[in-house]
Amino acid sequence: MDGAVLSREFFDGPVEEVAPALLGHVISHRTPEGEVAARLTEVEAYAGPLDPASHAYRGPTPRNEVMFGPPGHVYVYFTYGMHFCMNLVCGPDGTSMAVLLRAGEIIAGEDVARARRPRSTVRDLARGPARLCQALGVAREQNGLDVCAPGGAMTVLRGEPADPALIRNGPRTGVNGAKEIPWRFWIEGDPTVSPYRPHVPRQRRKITTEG
DNA sequence: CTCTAGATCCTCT
DNA sequence: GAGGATCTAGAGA
Repeated sequence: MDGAVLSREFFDGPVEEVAPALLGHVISHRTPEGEVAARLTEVEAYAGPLDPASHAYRGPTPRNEVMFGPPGHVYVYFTYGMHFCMNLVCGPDGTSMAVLLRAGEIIAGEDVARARRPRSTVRDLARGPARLCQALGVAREQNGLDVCAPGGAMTVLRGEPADPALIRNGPRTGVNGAKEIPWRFWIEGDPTVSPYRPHVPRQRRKITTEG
């Protein structure tokens, strides 16, 4: 990596075009523990108000307000009571499109990432959206960070763009609505792409005590 | 590899 | 109150 940061214009476009274009580029996060960088191998696009699967579908809330701001910022959210996931906001200020970063290959700071995920194999360090956040040390405090500022704590660096012939797309993972929108993009054959798991609503541990 | 289940709390209705 | 853009461990094949 030579430290070239992707421009804000890169993110200021239709999310379904920005998402596959991100494959092969590098997300990097610097903390006091060190810097960790991951080459993106799998992403998902979310289209805002038109997309029932998007957090922005029902309009702005305190949680999703970053999605409605300018492109090139990070939207971090907390889910399942214990995990964080990160998105890169796309499209003009006022729209609410974003790309969920689902998986990557750790290419720098592997020692720091392994310290954060001691039970993980190297392959699994960032193989999944919550794993990626954990490996990079991303949590609530990083919500809203600008990734287009050279020298910033979190940046997206220009890498080797994925070979277009190897880019695949299919249904998004873990979502209930809009399954027909095939906006999960990944690099075919890359071992760090996460396994596809269809969504199954969790059963709440027994509701009725019957009587 | 597959399947099952538990963890755990924030957010919006 | 219900359920979630998930992960891990354990059992079985």
